Amino acid sequence: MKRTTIKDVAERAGVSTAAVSYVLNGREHKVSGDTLAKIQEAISELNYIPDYSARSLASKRSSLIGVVIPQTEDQKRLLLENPFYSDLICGIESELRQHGYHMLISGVDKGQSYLDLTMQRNLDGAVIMGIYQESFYDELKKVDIPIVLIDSYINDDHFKKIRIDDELGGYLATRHLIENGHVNIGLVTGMIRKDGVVEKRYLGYKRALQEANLFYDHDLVFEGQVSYEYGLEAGKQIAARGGGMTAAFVTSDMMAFGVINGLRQQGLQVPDDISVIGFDDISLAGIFHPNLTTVHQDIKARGIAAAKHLIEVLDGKENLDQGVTLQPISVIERETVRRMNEGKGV
Amino acid sequence: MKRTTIKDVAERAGVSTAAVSYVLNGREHKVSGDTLAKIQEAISELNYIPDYSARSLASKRSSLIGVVIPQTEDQKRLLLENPFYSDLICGIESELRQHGYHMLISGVDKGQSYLDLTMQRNLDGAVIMGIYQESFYDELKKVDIPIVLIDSYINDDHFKKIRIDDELGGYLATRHLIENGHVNIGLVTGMIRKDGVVEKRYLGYKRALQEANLFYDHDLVFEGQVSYEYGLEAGKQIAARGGGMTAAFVTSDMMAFGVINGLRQQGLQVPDDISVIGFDDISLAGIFHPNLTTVHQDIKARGIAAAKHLIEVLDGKENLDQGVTLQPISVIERETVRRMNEGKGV
DNA sequence: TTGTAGGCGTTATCAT
DNA sequence: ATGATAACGCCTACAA
Repeated sequence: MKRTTIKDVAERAGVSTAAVSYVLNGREHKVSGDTLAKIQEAISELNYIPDYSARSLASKRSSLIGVVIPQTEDQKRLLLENPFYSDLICGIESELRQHGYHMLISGVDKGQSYLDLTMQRNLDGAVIMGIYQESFYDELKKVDIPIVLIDSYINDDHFKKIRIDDELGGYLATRHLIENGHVNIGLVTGMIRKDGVVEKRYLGYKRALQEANLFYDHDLVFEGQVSYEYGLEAGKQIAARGGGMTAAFVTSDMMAFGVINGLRQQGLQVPDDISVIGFDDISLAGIFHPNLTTVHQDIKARGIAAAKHLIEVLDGKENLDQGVTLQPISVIERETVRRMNEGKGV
Repeated sequence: MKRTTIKDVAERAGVSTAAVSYVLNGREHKVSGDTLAKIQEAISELNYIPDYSARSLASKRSSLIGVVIPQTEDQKRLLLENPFYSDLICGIESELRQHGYHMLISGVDKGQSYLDLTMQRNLDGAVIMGIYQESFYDELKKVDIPIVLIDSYINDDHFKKIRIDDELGGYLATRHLIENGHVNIGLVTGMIRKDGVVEKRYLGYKRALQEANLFYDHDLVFEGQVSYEYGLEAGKQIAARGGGMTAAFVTSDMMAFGVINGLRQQGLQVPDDISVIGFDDISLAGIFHPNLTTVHQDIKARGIAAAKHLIEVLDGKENLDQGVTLQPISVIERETVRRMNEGKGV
């Protein structure tokens, strides 16, 4: 069957397409109450559904927001298996849909620019998660749409950044360990890259140690992939090494699960033998056994904040704040950190 | 700056827009090698990026695939926090992107039809997860695009169904328990609705019991929401009730985690006091402690299969198989089922 | 093989 | 307040 168009509606209502277009786009005030009524009636009678492709072509607005998610190493799949990202997506989608926007999720292949997709689909805005090469951001700047960066320390006012104070997080986590009487504190972390989230957490770790006059021992830092698998590996290594390490700050919850399981595979229990504190507070943290003590951040709120920002800019309400929004964090005490300063030696 | 259009490319190459359009759409054979070369050169020199909105308007094809994900009870957020769905999405996206399609993820509000979005965006196809009212599917049939239903027992050749044999899964799970010497076997499950996934698993459970001449005791079935929270609740209830139940078949891994933790909160250990077998084999099953014995299905493969089917239909390769594709399942033995028939009473 | 031109459904400008 | 009508960028008969 043929599609019902704005023209059909106009005819049925006995008005021009322009009038219909007005009421469709919330400019009812440009139309008399009489015609408004007729148009609305025609719309519902004909069950008219606008064609966004045509709208986008004519207006350059698509009501589409692009969301970029990091990929697995092999560039094949989205890192959506990491609950961190799915939580973020949840927040974004819910906010967008309530405001009439849709969400186009994709990964972006290495070395490729996101410009293509942006142009192809006339994206109205984008949320970028993960960290990319500088050239990627340069490309992004060529297109004139609002963009929110999640977890990025890029210093560029072209983008809005929404993140947490990762250095503080690392500091709080480590201090929590210290306050519980730990002295030999290890670090399990992803690759420490300049200006990356991981580096900040690492710096926080060092600051806490320093503040407590503890020696920073490079042998206690395990640097690898941000994944459950590497955590497992690190856990085994820690167990194998033996020695005095009594606690570890692990820079992501998924890794922390790996560490705990790795230790367990080697016969060490958390927190009895070694304490562990994670980072992110993904929903599993309270499900995993033992419940993971970790640095909490409200992930879904990040997603919502990102979407809200885009919507505000697109609605013309906000055009200024292209700075950084920091979201609050805090240590959540659960079951994986043992208090050392009350008897019962290791 | 002004957008580079197909016209610009045509001028630059000294040919007509039709020729350019041909090579853009893989009909190079309609063009001489000479012009082809000129066109390709012009495209890359001008850095031409086609406008999908215009393309969609003119051709009625959008290269967009809609993916519908169930929502939370309050209709506010996607059920993406359930790893089952994020895994599925991973599979779908990876396959789609490799074939030049993009993915539009959304939930669909209760009572609302998906027709709107389909029309608005000129979707080329859709993947529907979850179970909806019949009217929802009726709506869907009005639009003439290929649609894949995940986990649906709808009997309608208008749709392609990709799922597993849930009845068999329930049977295998329960039989596994029986083979390990369990006799009083409980069931923790979502709401048992006619023709739903959950009902099939429930029927498999009953069949296994019957086959083993075991009594089906309705008091041993705990029916609630498919969620970690309800699992927790059920676990507590099971512990509180005491009695002879030595094992439970839980119809989803996330629920199983809840059951295990609920039992634990009441001082019961899995599998020492009670055995548990789950369903789905989400990636967490091997991370959770104790590692969850469960019915394995390759979730990512489902997503890929769904996407593959759509692509094939859209490419005109396949137009026939609108039946059901069943994917293999099997019991994965891990640590949550105890063998009863070798000493050591409960 | 190549080019012309009408049309896709909407927006928005410009008269009326 | 309302109505023609020219874009928007692309596809695709149809003609050459």
